[in-house]
Amino acid sequence: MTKKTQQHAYLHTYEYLRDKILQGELERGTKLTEEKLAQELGVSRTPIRESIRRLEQEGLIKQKRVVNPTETDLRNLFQVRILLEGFAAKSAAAYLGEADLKKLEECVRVGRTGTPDEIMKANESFHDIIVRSTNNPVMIDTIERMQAIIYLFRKTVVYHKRPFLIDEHQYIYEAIRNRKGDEAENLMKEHLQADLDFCLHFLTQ
Amino acid sequence: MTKKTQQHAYLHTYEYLRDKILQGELERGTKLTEEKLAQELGVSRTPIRESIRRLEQEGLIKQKRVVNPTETDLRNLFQVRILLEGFAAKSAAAYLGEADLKKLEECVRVGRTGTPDEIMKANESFHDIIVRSTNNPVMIDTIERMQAIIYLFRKTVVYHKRPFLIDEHQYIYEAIRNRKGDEAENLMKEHLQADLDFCLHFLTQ
DNA sequence: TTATAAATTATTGTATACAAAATTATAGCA
DNA sequence: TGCTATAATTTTGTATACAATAATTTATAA
Repeated sequence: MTKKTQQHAYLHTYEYLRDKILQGELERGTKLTEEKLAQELGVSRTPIRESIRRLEQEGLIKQKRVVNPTETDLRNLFQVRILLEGFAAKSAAAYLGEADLKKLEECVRVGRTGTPDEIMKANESFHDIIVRSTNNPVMIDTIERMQAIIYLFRKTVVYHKRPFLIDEHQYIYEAIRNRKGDEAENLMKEHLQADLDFCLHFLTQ
Repeated sequence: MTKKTQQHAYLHTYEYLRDKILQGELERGTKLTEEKLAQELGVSRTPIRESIRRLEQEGLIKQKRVVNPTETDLRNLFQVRILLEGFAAKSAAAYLGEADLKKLEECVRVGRTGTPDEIMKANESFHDIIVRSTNNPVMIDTIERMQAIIYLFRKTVVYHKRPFLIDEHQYIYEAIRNRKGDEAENLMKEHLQADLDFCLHFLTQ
């Protein structure tokens, strides 16, 4: 029963580690050693190595340590993110179908009325729907990869609810719904800039 | 003498494979098997696996095969590339110092007068200098990663010299030199769009 | 002949052992 | 005490063996 798949253990260990990092259970800066993780997860070093290499490529591990982004790192990430998600918002205004528009609206609604957990998921969905509207896997992958690092700060940001966040989502939604591409792009850029400033506030304290 | 470092063999094998792929010696679509490569390079499978995983992350290998980008893949790559390098050009117009401006000028000069090999290097440098002017490692990495795949087409593109390529470089250089950010950005975008169209022409033939 | 099933082979994923490096601790000395 | 140098330990990188899966071939029946 408890015997897991055995084969493809690296997938299991990868997800386990990734989760632990993103949930903040593995604190930023923690040093990871293959042998310990292998024992902890009841596998050999081989799949652990593979998982670590992946997480390194993803930027969540740097030099055997859980990444600990500096202020500059965050600024750099957001500079790219703002560029790409800004484009995505314009794209959404041009191409998003009624079904997705409804979903966006629902995300805004839940963002106002849901439980903290629901709010978090809804807000992630909001961005996800817009990003996917580009229908461009390169764009989507690039953004998702950056998100992983940004999400290291998720807990702090969610805990200290950022003001106006949902209002901004609402305005972006309306611009997209009304097919105002440039407006959607600008609103998205301002929105992400505000997110960055909020993140930085907690990083430097 | 011939005995290589032994340790860190994966670095050696990674570079070897990457080179072979980018030089077109390993044709697109070729299936790679760990054992064969290991024997060919005189190492065990371990470092080979590591190299392959890296190349997979980089997008040069997909499902054990040398990647074979479709027209859509190329369009998607360039959509992101145009966005980022357009930004980089604007950034260059704002921040590039005299030393780098001189280097850009030199790239244009060599692009007109050099040997094919020199021309290729100069044209790569031209973009590289501009991208690095952002001083943003996230941006630089993202672009470089995409370049790797685009460079699969390097040979064809260089062989059939694309007309006006150097002229376009010249105009971009002048806009940057004159600190015309928006003009530099637009010229760069048009330039890359022309590159894409040229690539597509040879892909679909 | 064509399609399906069985068997053979090839290839990958994991575990383990050992060697090289890097890290840490210890000892000796100014 | 503070410093360097050496020894002990930890950790990583590589090689190899084996098991599980995937791919291919062969054999058999319709």
